[in-house]
Amino acid sequence: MTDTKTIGATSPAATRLRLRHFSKSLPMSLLRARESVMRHFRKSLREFGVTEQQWRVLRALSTKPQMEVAELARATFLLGPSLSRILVDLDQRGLILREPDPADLRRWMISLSPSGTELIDTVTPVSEAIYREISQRFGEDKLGQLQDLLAELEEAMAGIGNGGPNAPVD
Amino acid sequence: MTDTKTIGATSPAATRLRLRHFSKSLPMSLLRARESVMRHFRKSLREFGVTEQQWRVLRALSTKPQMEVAELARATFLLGPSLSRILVDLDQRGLILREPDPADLRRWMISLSPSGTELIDTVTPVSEAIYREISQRFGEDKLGQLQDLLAELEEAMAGIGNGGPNAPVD
DNA sequence: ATAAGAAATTTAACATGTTATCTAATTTGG
DNA sequence: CCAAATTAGATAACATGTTAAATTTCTTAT
Repeated sequence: MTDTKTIGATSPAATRLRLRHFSKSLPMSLLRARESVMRHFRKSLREFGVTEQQWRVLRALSTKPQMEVAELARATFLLGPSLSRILVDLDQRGLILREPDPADLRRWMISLSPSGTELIDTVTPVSEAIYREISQRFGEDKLGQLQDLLAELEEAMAGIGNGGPNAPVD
Repeated sequence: MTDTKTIGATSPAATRLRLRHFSKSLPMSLLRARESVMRHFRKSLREFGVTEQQWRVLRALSTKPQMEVAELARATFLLGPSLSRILVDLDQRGLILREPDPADLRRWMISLSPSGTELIDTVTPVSEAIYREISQRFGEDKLGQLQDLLAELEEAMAGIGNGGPNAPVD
């Protein structure tokens, strides 16, 4: 009932007008778009007992016989500490193998274990189906355009500051 | 020296070929693009003692005299628990005010405090400058295209499953 | 009016993001 | 050959993401 409109005048209108429309900022748009897509994947991954990040690791490993930790970090876009924890977990669950590199004892060679491979084979078809539906609903052409723009954006951003934590992947 | 080619045949080549090129998956592209942009903002935000998410909250608050928590969650795309913690922190630092809604004691009305407004006024010009440089380097036209595609993607995704945690914001 | 149900927010618990620091192993310069 | 600088990876510490459960308050049907 009581109209509270007269209070809350702490920040002047001038300040507000300077602000770009919030939900239209680029980082927010990217975040929301990603979430709208990931929501569909996360649900199915959860049923298989893997998180999004764990799946990224397993999937990256499925493209090569074995990888170093640093290589894996670049490929999955995970930071060292996150990856380190994830590798411990995946190792304990028997989904990966960690062998020391005899040439350099600081390095580990990571590879999929048989059961890790089995998991990949089980989950992949489901993931692909989801991806196909997304691609179909959004449109293959638009998807291509979007991918191109995102790559160009990344490239443009790389030029501004320095390299950053995770260097270009491909 | 023993040729290990015969082992490790758990996952046939067929499995590997089924996998889409990893770094080209849509979620990864979106994640990397966002990171490439956020890297520049995070650095400057840090100097002002606010995290990316805290800044999202303050910035959202700067667009209205006061907001409810749920409204703020939608606007900032933060989940309840994260927002709840952030509000406690911002309150303790005196950057926001929390007044109970007399009409419904479950609700809080959140607003910027004077010092919160002051912080906004200090940081905003810096943020805007960064945004301008990004926009200029990437190209205004491409930025517009990208924003459009991202919005369309979100819309398309909303149609697949259910609503999800954070409903459409605008 | 009152108990069951719904709603807004918080708390809890665990995983990841992020930065800084640490350890162990390797490389390099003298 | 040895000490300093580098490098790969792991740990630490704190903030957020994510889901589930708890709390408090409101709403509604009886």
